[in-house]
Amino acid sequence: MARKTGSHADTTRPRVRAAALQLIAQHGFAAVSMRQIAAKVGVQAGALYNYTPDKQTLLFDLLHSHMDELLTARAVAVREGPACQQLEGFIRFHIRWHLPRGDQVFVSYMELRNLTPENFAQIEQLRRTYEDELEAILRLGVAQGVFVVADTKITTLALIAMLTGMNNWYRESGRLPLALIEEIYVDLARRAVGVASD
Amino acid sequence: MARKTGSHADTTRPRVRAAALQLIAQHGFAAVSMRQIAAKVGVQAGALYNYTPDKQTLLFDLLHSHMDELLTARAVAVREGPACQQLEGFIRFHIRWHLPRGDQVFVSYMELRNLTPENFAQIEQLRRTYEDELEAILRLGVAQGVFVVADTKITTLALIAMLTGMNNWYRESGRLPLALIEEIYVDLARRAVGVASD
DNA sequence: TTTTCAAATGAACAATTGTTCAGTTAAATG
DNA sequence: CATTTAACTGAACAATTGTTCATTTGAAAA
Repeated sequence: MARKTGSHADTTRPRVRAAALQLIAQHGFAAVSMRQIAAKVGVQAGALYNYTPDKQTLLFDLLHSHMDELLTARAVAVREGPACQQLEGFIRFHIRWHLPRGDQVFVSYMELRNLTPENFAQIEQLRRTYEDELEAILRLGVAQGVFVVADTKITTLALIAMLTGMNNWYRESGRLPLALIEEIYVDLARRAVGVASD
Repeated sequence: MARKTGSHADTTRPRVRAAALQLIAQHGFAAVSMRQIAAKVGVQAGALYNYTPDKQTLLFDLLHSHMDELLTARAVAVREGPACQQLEGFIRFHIRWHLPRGDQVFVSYMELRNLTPENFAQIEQLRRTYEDELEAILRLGVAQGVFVVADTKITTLALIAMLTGMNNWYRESGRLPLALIEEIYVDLARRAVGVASD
C-alpha cells in the first residue's frame, strides 16, 4: 500500500493546508501533531513532508498566503472618491473578506508567537501594510477637513481591532443579518472619525 | 535534596502561577511543559502537583482568577451619575485595569480553546457578566435619550474589542503618554454612542 | 506495453510529554 | 530538644512528538 488511487500533488497539497488550518484553529499550533493533520488528509505522517520541509514552515506558509490574499484582494478593490466614501469602502471590504474566513483569521492572529523571529517580522510587515491602507484614508480625510481625529494611528488601530473582533462573535445563524451589522459598523467607523451619520 | 530552605506553599504557589502565566503568554499553553514551568520556579516537575491536580486545572485557575479579579475590581468602582459619565468611567476602568496586565489578558483571550467545555462555559459566563456591565450603561443612555445606538449588544462588543485590542500594541515606551491615549479612547467611545465630544 | 517517476507507506529514531510516588529534607509544633 | 508534617526530589511510566528514509505503488510518458 503506497500511492493512493487518484492522488497527485495538486489535490493533496491544498488538502494538507486545509486540514492544518482547521486543526490549528481548533486546538492551536503546538497542540496539533503532524500525525493528526495527516490523519485528517487520509495519509501517513511522512507524506506531509512532500509538501513542507517542516511544521514551522507549514504554519508560516498558511499565515503568509493569508496576508498575501488579503493584500491582493484589497489591491483590486475600488479606492476612489472622497475620504468618507473610501472609509466606508474599506469597512465593507474588511468585513466581507474576513468574516467568511474564520479559521484563517483566527490562526493568523493567534499563532504569530509560534513563528520564528524572521518569519514573524515578515508577516508583521504585511499586516502593517494593510493597516496603512486604512490610516492613509484617515489622513486623507483629515487633510480634506472632513475627518476630525486626534491621532490617525491610534484611531486606525482602534478601528481595526473593532473590525477584527467581529470574528470572535459573528455567527451566520445570529440575531441580526450581516447586511445590518455591516451598516452598524460603517456607522461606528464614521462616528469614530468625527463624521455625522446620515 | 528535598525541601528547599525557606520554602512554603504561600510563596511557591504564586510563583508557580506567575511562571505559568508568563510562559503560556510567551509560547502558548500547549507549547509549555510542566518541566519548563518547574524550571522557572526552580523546582522539579513533580513539585507542581502540590499546587494543581493537573495542567488543565492550572490553566483554568489562571483564567478564572483573572476574571474574578476583574469583576471584583469593577464591582467596587464608582458606577453612578449620568450615562455619559458612567461610560467614561467604564472606559477608564477598563484601560487602567487591563493595560498593566498584559500576560493575563493575552492568555485569557488566547487559551480559551484549551479549556474543557465545562471550564470554558464557566469563564464565558464571567466574561459575559463583564460585557453586560457596559451594555447596561448603553441601555441606560438610550433610555435617557442621550445615546443614539442602533444595537446596544453590537456596540458593546465593538467597544470591548476596540479596548481589548489596545493590549496588542500599547507599550509604555510608546509614542504617546497613556493619559492621552485614554482621552482618545474615551472620545472614541463617546462618538460611538452618538454623543458629541466636548 | 514497458519505462519512468511522483506520491505514499510504515517502521524507526531520539527526545519529550504529563503524571505518579516512594523517599528525603526542612520547617512547624510540642 | 524530639516529633510531626508539609514541601520537594528524582526516578520511572507509557504515550506521543517531529522527522527521516528505504521501499512500494499507481499514474503518466514512451
